[in-house]
Amino acid sequence: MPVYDPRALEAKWQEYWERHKTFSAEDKSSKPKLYVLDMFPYPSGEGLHVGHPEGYSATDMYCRFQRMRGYNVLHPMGYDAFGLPAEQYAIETGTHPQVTTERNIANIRRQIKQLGFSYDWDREFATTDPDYVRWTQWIFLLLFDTWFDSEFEWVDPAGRKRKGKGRPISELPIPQSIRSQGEAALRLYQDSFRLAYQAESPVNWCPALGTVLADEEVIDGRSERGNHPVQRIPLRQWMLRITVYADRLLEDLDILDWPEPIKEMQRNWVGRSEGAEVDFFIGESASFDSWISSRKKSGFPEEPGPEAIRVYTTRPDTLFGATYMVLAPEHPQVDRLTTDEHRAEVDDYRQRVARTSEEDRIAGRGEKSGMFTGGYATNPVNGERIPVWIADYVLISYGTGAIMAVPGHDQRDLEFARKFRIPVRAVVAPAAEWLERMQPGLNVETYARVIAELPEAFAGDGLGMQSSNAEVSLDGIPTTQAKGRITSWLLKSGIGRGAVKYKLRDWLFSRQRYWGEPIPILHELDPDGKPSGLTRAVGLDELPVLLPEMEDFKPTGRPDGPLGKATEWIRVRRDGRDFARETNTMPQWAGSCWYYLRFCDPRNEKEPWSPEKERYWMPVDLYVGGAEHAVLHLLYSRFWHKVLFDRGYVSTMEPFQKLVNQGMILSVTYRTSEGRIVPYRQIRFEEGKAFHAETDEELAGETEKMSKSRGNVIPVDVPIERYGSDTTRLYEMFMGPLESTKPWSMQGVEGISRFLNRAWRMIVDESADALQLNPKVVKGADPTEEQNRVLHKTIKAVTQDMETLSFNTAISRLMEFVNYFTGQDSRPLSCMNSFVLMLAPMAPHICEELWQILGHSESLTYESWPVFDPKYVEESTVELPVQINGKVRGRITVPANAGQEDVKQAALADSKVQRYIEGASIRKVIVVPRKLVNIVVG
RNA sequence: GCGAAAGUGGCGGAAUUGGCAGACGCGCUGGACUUAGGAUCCAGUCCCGCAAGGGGUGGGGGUUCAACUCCCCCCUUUCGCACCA
Repeated sequence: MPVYDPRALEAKWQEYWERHKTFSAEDKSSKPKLYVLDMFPYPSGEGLHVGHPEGYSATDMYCRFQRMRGYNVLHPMGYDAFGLPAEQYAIETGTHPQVTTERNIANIRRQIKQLGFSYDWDREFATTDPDYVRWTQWIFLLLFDTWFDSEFEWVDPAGRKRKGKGRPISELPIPQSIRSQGEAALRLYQDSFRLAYQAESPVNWCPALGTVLADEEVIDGRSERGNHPVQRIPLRQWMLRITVYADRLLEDLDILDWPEPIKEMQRNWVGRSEGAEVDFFIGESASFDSWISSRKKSGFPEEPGPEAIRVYTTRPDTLFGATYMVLAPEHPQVDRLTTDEHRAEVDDYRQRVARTSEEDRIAGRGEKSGMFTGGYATNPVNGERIPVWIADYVLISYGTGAIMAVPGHDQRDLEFARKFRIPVRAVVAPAAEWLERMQPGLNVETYARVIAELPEAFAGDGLGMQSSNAEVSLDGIPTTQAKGRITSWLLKSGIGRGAVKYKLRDWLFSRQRYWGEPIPILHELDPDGKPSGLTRAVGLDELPVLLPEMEDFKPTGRPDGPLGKATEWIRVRRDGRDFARETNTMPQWAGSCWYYLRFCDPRNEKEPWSPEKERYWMPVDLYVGGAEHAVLHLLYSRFWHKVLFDRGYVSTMEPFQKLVNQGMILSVTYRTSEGRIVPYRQIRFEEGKAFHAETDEELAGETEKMSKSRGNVIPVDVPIERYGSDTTRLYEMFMGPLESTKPWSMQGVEGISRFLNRAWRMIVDESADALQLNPKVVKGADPTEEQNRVLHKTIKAVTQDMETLSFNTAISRLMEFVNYFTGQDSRPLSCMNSFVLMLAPMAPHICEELWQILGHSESLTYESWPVFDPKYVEESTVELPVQINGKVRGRITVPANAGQEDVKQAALADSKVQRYIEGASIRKVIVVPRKLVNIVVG
């Protein structure tokens, strides 16, 4: 009985494809290229659940479709295999992360292969492969060898004029003053410009665990494991200077075919803002005038000097309303400003802030806290002395770490000023509606008097007021112009200038971990074994720097990470000097930052990739993955890509031309009436309801994100075992649009399985003993007109749907096709051929088998995609609804090419229509050709 | 709080430019075949109503001959960011 048997047939074809290397991509071809990439998986111990292959299914269908349309397709797969879980497992069990990783990869490879995806498996690699690590480290050294010349002007491949480019460090101009200080000074100077540089940055240090924790491992200032206290301590770390690429990252979003929300998230993440920097004098008030006049002569200096504090503001037009100033608690000038009588409380406050974690600080954000330093600054626009405070609502890492506070026009400043009874001044007049909304009857005159009592600060645009000195006045001037006017006055006076700031921070690239790529840097040691502060890159010929073999992955108790224990590995001697290896490793992002490039040329031993292959394959034409990577992975990759572009290693400005985010797949969590989670194994499904297998209690189901803790994870093996891979793949897509979040339903899978069985029976004779064509499939028979119409309409619709990744509707169309042809007693072979080709990208195994049964000997992978003939799609007559006042009242059948007047007459003549228009006067008749007729009566 | 996306039958969802709301599938109901059905086939299934008819795409308003679709206000859900001066 040749019934549809997915298990046997899927294994057969997977073996066939593997043996014939059916999907290997040609690096040279006369065909147009298409590079389709999935975000590669982290090989976790749990393996894949049904959510993972959603994107993979979509890209695979698209690739198979485009192969049939004549494209040379690159579709690779690999593993993002460094990362914390394997290391954590090693700490707990002593199993080397390498072992765990290999085991997990083997499992995930098995799962992926089971689904019959058309990857070019000859290009497979893991980021942990020494061969790959070598080139990841090579790129790090390229970053180390690059500085950003913000003045460099060039023309991009699109012909646009651009400013700012990464250049070799050897081309960095060295000021004579540095050169004269000798070799060490020169090297330190260069180091301060490199895209990879070292800096002190706070880490979450947990003394009890003796290790550094990631932000997500810290909860309420305590470790997630063990609930031990965590403190923020500064540590020397490697940083990547992504901020210098902020404008490039922003501007080039325009050329990308990405979902607008993702672009928007990236823009917000970069967070560009325009404003001004202003210096506030903090010296003796008697010398303010001389400071002002000296500034007038010198102009605005690069550094504010010890006599001033520099603030950044987006609202320089409100300078006259600054009634106090706030420094971040970590600001270097705090000590100098603090008077003796305030020192104790200020120090205490600073320590308290240092102890609170980032998360706690954000959590306690509602209530403002701060401390007066006792010091004063002078507002340069009006010579007013204003108190200087410190407060944790000012961040040291943004802007200049200091603000001028304008409580009249900034909500945060207003809250702070209220709490500490600092005066509030109105310097921007709001529109009348705003005033009315704040307090009925309020006008601009009274506004200035009651401003401190209003529920909100007015932060919008308005007209300047109470804002003038002897040289400049903003009174009556709209905000936008006022900003310009005051900024040019500040510049002329040497106390300020226009400035651009970003929320984006430099990328903290160090991890105090074992299971990551070692950072290939050597620290020079002086004769008594202490670091001299000078570094050098590991020679390119020495790459890769591999991890030392270790048996004990337990924390060292020191913040420098597990590699600190590998004392032999650390010590190296080069050119007669002693060096210590860097013991920090790279973050997991590193490997995934450039894997798409390695796929172009994965076995190259001499270079990361060959320039010809890069030029042939790049950019990635379609990149599919989860929206959880909307910001970081995609931003980091783009950054690396731009550096590689600037240094001439890649030919495109952007790596991923088109991006699609697949939606999350949800699952149903079942709970008892007491809210206890019931795992799937203990549930009996009956009549569409769920019952506890033991207690028979009916369970309430709720659609939620799949997670281990909810016990609702559906491993991908479950549907594959029960229904086969084709059904699983098809259902992944049939659930709904690729981009939307949608719930997995085992019953829904059943429906797809039925469809494939019907398709099988449409072509195969199940009652025969041998595998043979259904007798209703007729060779050489010409399709009837109706059959042709159904076939060609299906081809047209499915083709369109495949192009736009609308697989859910493509599947619906094919279902309709099967429903129709199952009812046909003569099924022309040609129609069946076309059907199998159309279904093949989505359900390749069953289609290869059907293709064979239909009499073909080769794989259908490279068969031509069916083309529809417009003459069959056109119908000779059309049925039009006739509406009376917008309601459908009748139907008429007219020739498809009937003229408007004929259609109108036919509609008016229709007997049902007549009933409604009898006695009424016809105001208007609207005929929409091939759509409908609407008769307006009144 | 800010930003974005989305609200359509019992459920997943479909619907070029505004033009027959509910394709396709699940579930459900009835029937056929059958020792049996969780196989298969046939019919039905937005709501109210026996019917004629009426109502209906989160709610309210508007534009239009015509609104799921466009405009305004509101509600709900999801996601992202979160003291960024």
